[in-house]
Amino acid sequence: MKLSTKGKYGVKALFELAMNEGAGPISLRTIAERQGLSEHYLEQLAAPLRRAGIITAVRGAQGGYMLARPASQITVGDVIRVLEGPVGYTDCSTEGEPDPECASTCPVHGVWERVTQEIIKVIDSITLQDLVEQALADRGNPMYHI
Amino acid sequence: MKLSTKGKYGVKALFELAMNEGAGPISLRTIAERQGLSEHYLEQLAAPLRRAGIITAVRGAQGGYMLARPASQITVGDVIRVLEGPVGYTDCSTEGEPDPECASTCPVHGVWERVTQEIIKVIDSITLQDLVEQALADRGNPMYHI
DNA sequence: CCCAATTCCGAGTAACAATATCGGGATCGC
DNA sequence: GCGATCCCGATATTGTTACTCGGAATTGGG
Repeated sequence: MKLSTKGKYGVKALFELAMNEGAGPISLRTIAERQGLSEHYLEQLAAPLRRAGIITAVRGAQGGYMLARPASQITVGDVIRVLEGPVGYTDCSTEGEPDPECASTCPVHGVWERVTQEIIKVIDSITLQDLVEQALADRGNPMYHI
Repeated sequence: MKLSTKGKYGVKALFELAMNEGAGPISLRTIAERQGLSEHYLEQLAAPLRRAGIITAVRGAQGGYMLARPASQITVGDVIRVLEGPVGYTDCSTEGEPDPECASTCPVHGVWERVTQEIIKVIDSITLQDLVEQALADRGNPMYHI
């Protein structure tokens, strides 16, 4: 029912890369420190993201990762799919992997499909660029509670 | 990220009760047979649903369960919340249990909140009555694929 | 009044996933 | 060459999932 840390950390990490777009590679150590995550764990997330062509790696000292394409062309959904697999509210209503029997016999299946579609709509509509712009706007316009 | 069997089976079971609304109690054995579920496992789902006042039990022979209120007044969301806990796409964006630190510091938090709201919108808008009507409509109007 | 059907209750469990941690090898700028 | 970094695979711990099992309490029908 809930997103695991893979998806959450992955998007946070890529947001960090998007914030530093064009400024050369950023090391996992830097990302881990800035976002408060485990460096070794981030390695596990970086590998599939690199293989999926979302980020590129620069090895060696002063190396790190960069976005493989502009932040405006990477959606939150792209990242989640790589790290969590196909999106779906249930495993019988997962995009690209429909369960034909469930779809034709289960009277509730339509509900799960509708929820899945709404989830997809949101995560596919938000790019890393959007997150950066929102963060910059918030930074200039902070909310002071109480 | 995905609904567990608890929520899925629970809604299927309650759909079965809704289909037989007003026809006296239905036993778990009957539900299990009709929906192809484990009877013992359904017991575990029935207990919290009863305690939450969604279904009522009739003990003894010829006993079973009935909806505690009309099917038109029970939403899919009601059932899911009882069986899976508060709704949320992440544990930091779960309804009624906001993570204040995450909400104010995480640049991605707004995305999770938006997804959570969309999920809630769908599951709270569909009642058991809707499912029954849809099932009856489908039954009179079956889709023949191929 | 007895019996079978049923709800009710709590424990146990096997398999799997989540969330890391660890060690070491490959690569590269300085 | 050296230290920073990516890269890869193994391991560990913990929690969750999806059940299973055994038996007690309750009640309508014969």
